[in-house]
Amino acid sequence: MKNPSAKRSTKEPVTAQSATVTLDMVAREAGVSPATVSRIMNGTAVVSAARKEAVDAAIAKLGFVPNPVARGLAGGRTFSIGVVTQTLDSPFYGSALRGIEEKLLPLGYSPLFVSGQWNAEVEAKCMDVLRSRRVDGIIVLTGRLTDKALKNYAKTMPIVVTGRKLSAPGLAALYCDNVEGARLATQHLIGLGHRQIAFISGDPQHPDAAERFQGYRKALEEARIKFDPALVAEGGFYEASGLQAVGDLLASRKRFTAIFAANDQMAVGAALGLSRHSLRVPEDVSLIGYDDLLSSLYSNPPLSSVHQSAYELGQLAADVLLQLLSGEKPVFQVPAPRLVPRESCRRLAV
Amino acid sequence: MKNPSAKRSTKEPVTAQSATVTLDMVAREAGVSPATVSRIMNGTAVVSAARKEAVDAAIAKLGFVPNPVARGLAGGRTFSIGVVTQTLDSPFYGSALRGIEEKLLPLGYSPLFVSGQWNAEVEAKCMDVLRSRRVDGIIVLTGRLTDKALKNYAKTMPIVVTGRKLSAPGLAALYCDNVEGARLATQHLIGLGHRQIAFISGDPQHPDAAERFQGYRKALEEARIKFDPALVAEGGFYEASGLQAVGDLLASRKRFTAIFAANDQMAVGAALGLSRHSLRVPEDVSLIGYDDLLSSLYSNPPLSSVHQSAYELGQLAADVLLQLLSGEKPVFQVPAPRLVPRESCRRLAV
DNA sequence: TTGTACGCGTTATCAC
DNA sequence: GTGATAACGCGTACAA
Repeated sequence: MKNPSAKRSTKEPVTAQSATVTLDMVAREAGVSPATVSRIMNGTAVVSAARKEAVDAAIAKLGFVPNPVARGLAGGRTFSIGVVTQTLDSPFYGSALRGIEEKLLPLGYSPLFVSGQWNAEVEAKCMDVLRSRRVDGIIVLTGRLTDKALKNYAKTMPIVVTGRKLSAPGLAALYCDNVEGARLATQHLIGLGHRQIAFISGDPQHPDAAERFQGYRKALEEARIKFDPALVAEGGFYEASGLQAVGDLLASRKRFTAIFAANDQMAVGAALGLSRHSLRVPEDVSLIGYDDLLSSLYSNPPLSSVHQSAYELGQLAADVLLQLLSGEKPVFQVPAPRLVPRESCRRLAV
Repeated sequence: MKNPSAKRSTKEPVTAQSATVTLDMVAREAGVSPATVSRIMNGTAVVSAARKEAVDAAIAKLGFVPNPVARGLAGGRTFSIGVVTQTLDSPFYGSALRGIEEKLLPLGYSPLFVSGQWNAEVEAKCMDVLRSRRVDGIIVLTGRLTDKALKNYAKTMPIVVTGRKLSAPGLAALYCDNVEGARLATQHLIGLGHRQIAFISGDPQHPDAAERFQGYRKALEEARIKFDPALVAEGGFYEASGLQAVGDLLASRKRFTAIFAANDQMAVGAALGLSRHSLRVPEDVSLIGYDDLLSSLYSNPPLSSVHQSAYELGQLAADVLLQLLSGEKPVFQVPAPRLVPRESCRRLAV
């Protein structure tokens, strides 16, 4: 009886609104119709100030939180956004997920993360799950789906995809310029006097891999350095493959003074491989990666890399999807890749 | 006309069931009532073989996929599981998320990941979001919520929490023995002849940090080595803090021959710090971490660590929650931490 | 065994 | 402006 307005709370647990309070209850409490409550919650129509006040009070008092599930059924939108990533434990995509979550949550949207495992079939299943969950839109981080499939999905709901050049109604593609990034990295090595530059490629199935290879060749060409196929080793974007690739390179007895690995994870593997052969970075071999993972800053020596912020990319993707959702024609600009020179590269001694 | 049974597919897009197919439609197609279809989908009751066949055929033909949203509203369960992690881009928790997803997806459950940012308030909000989304249960990865709060939540729905000792109805706690793990690490160094062993602690707010510190002291005690507070530096579980801590340690001019960092990320930072001071690992200083991140295998030199598989932990958490959901009393066993000696530690020269 | 009818919590479409 | 009323897609008592 301490507080007359709180008589309902007597038997309720410490944390309020534990028993589900519905929109109907709010309506009754405020003495209006459910429709009016809904209108106020969504700003769908103008309501008299008096009623609005009463409803707001009732909402506060009861601690009403609308049920997204029911909202989904009734309104056709679930306020949830599907996000197809490839693995949940990737240092690169992890940041993207964080960026996405940060943008979405404050706006009442929940991201629904699923991972495609770099496998087109699994990815297709992911899309199905998301569709069955009635997400309002989907963000696809790169992935292996065909452009055509993606366009098809876009007919049903807004889609944002990263790492591609693509355009279709209801579809926005956030292309990251891998060619340019790789060119930058290679050019950096060339600028330091290197001429024999090995390249550890990524998984050949991966679109990024091909582009980064292109960038490598482009830089060589610009510097009039003849491309030598013996200097490229195939990797798979993971640490182990970088280690392996260095082994292959060394075994071929082809001379090189620098290595450009198509991502940081492989570069780290490569660094270990070099050290296994008593080769020091950067004294004996300069090394540069791609992605600028947080951990690269702390590798030994700190790894030079190409920065393409996954975090910002994630934020941007979320933003663009939100624009798409609100029916706007999305305008956006993917930040350009940026060279981050650190201690793993050094000028070639003459 | 190639396939007579596919005549409907003429005007449909390549990927079937793009237009939403409802249970009602299946019922009509099969010439039965919606209830019967529902019964067959859920195995709720026995139905005649004839009808079952007809319904199965209709389902296949139409490509019917039940709508989880509607299911949630009607049946009270959403087949989605909330997962509270701390950050989406943590190498350690990332593996746990992967383990959870792998267990849940095949059973028709979708994990709903939200991140608490190591902040009790944010985490509480996460719980609210999950509750409002009507998840069937929640997995909390460590986190900062009080045990009491957790028990309270458990009254509403099944909860599995990792990294705690705790017991309550509807609540299962997967405790990881950090004390033992840290003891193992320290003991390993002692066994190699080290007596001056520095300790880089984790974020003091973090429960794991305190326990690992305990384990460190316990091992010293067992070996009758006097604990020296001057040998412990405070870190924060991130690379940067490891770097910083080594600086502090070195600045104190206190002699030490080995370092135990309370996690691998700090150990990597520490390694860089040592190298900045021209100290080699393991020739001058032995170094061991905790968590056994995948990347630790490829750090230079490969980092000794304590293995506590986040991946398995995630799988286990999902399993246990599933048990809870099915009303069973969960039985489980958290795998014990395991020492993983690698090249970053060496026997102290006499 | 099978079908009917209602409820889940909300939004949208009407009339008023 | 505001309030009934009908969906939304499915589960489930209840009746048959």
